[in-house]
Amino acid sequence: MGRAPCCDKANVKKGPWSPEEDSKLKDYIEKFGTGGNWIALPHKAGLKRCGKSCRLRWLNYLRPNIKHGDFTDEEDRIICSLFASIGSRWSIIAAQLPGRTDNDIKNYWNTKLKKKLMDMTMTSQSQRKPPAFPPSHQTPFVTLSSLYKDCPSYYTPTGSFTAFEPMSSVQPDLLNNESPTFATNSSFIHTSESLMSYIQYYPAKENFLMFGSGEPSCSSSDGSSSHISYGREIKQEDMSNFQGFGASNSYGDDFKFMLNHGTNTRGEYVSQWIEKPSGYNFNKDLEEIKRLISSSSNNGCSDNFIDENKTEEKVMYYYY
DNA sequence: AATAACTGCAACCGCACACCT
DNA sequence: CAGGTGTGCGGTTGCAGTTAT
Repeated sequence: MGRAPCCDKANVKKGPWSPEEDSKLKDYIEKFGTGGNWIALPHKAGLKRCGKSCRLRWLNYLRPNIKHGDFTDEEDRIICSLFASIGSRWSIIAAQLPGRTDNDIKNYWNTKLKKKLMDMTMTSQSQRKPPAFPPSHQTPFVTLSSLYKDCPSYYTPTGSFTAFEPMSSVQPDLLNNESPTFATNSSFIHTSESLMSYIQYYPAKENFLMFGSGEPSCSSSDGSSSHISYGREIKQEDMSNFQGFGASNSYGDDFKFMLNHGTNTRGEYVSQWIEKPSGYNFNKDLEEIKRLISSSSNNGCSDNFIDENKTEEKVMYYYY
């Protein structure tokens, strides 16, 4: 049985708000507040609207200090940085941009910023030089601590999951895709200068486990990552064909891999994220990952794209 | 000038979670 | 503890305005 609707759909008005409705809602909230009950509010305010609709109208349009209009470069940068690190958590991103609403940012991202980054990607791709791997130092645009400060209910100093989850929303669903669109869906991630560096390096500063050689490494910005432990390490022989790094949440049930394909024939650095679905069994599916990597470098978009001789693919993986 | 295609944005929908009883 | 309800969120839709043909 589905849940009851929040209001009587037949008796509520839908569609654009009239100036009269705006003024009724604004006046009521300024006088009496929301009363902590949006469902009852429209009736009290004399509006034939759903409570959710009133809430949305207030939060996105009527409440004081809402900023409309063009986004600044600084705002662009913050949005990109946060999107790269936490994904489409628009409300959290909005919390970092005073006066902007989550809806505003979401629309801006979907209609303009994403496109802008794509364009940047296309133009910069040919000029790109392969970065050192693993990276040594990289300063993030926004610190996780600021997120923790402003979003305590979502981020805690001991909860490491959030830094990784974001990537799922910007990655192709490779594990369920027979023919991953390697050069389209994910290209902006690994070729956009800012996003690339951010995704690739920033998490490593917090709870990201970076791999590539020798001992497992783990760092956090303040050295307080006591909750991180090393569990099941992939056998070295299993990793002989991969290079890259991965991350999981604190519960070990969500995993990301960055595959470092090396460079292609044009000397362009190529890498990609793939995601471990929940319930993933590493041992069983290691072959599947290899297959996907292989197929991703052989799909339509990558004809002559990857120089097989220069490509060294490894995934190193730690579970915690 | 007409209209098709595109773009931007406000609003809606449904889901998940928190809280209450 | 379970079920009901309200809230918040992200994804999607629909429409108005703009641009291209």
